Amino acid sequence: MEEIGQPLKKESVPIITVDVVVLTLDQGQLQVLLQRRPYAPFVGVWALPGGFVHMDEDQDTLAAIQRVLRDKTGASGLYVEQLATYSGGNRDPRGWSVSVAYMAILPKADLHIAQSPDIALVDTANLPDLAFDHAAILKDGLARLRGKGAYSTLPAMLLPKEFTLSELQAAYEVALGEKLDTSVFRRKVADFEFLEKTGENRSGTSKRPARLYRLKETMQTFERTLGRSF
Amino acid sequence: MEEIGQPLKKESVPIITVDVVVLTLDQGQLQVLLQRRPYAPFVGVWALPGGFVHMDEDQDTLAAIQRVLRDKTGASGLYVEQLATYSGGNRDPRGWSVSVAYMAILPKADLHIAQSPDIALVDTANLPDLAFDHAAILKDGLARLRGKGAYSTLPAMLLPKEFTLSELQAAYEVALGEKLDTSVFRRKVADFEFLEKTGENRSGTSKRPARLYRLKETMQTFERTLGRSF
DNA sequence: ATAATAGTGTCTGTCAGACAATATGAT
DNA sequence: ATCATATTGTCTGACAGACACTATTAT
Repeated sequence: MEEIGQPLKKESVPIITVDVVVLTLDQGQLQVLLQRRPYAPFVGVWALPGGFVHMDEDQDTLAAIQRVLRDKTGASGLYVEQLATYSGGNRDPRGWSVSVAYMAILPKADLHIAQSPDIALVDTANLPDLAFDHAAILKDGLARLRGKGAYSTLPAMLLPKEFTLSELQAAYEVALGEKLDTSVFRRKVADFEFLEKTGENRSGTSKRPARLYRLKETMQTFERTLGRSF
Repeated sequence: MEEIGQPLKKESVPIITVDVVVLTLDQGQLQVLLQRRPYAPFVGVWALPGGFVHMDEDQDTLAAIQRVLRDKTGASGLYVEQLATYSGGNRDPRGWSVSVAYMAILPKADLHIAQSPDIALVDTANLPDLAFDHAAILKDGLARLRGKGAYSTLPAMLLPKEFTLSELQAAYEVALGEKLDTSVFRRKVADFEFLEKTGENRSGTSKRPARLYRLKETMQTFERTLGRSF
């Protein structure tokens, strides 16, 4: 606030972007949506989806990230939460920048991505180098899923609206990075009362058909953990 | 300071600020540092301490908030953590704005605030109306202290470097907003092994002198809770 | 019959909360 | 003697984890 009225130097106009860690489940693996940067800086390098905030169009940064998601994946109405904000003069060669990072968790079927070698779902266990500080942002996103996932329905957002208990347990195991005991898991699921039966069964598969469930509410947190306690 | 970026259109230059929820303990009450706004907008209204990011001077928003804290309270090297980012076209009448909000937790003795009717520690139980969306930011800060305080040493940051177990329990009770059983609290404190005796006693007071303790590390989280479990 | 799914039961250990009891030590 | 501080112990209930066991049902 000291430099009132001074002419603007290049550094005095901040770059404001939003970036998003899009997580989903495919083939039993936790995957993240990445795209190759089409422009400098870091042209051709993998990066999190993101973009500039359009101040004339976006009501706030949440609206901006929803626009980005709509444009890049065709998906809207997704579960999105803010992660953190990354800033400074060194993270983007173009100048002083601020990136408000979000995390989106969704079933793979909701993702309609262009058939292109420049956008892809990548296994989080086998990540390429990422542009800017996106590796740190992604790490924070995975930590959030792991931490909050233990006492919330966040991992269930990785699944389609209807799912079996086995699929739900697998989603928690992948999100939390640990195997769970089936009987303990099911006892807790029953106790916490966050599911309702659809009445349908999963047909076509092999032996006994699994009942289908859906979440009563989109996101819910618990006072105890669905994962391993400690 | 309204007319930053003369040659550009008002809407095309975002306002980037940092704001901080400074919490401390006084007279057994949780207090927050507020200041009356000296300029428009919201002139004269209480607000969280904050300021513009100086891109030529601040390495990032954390550095910016540390500068603000140094300028307004004389304190440095404090425990500070990022809360969340608040943005949009409607929160500041001057235009589209982004505020990266932080929380600082410190002992009252570390605060050296100017003797002035325009800056004060205010009891969080009895808050005035606040400028912008600062009421929401403060609410989020208090929620963070309450939530994270249960399984971390965050409430201990409200105290001077050396403190008694009774003072520590009182800090947790204020931070978490609930009474705790002394024997349970002390058993957990012993189990978690995050304190060390200074060897000194609190002298001068009334009856039996209390032993003084200090934290082994500045901030530490636990796998179980020091507060009430659920 | 098979095998994936679903659900029950039991045992053990850990922890939390409540509360009683006692010791300590300056004033 | 008082009284805040400090410490130990006991009891109960809740829950977690491990694992055995039974039931269901399409193929």
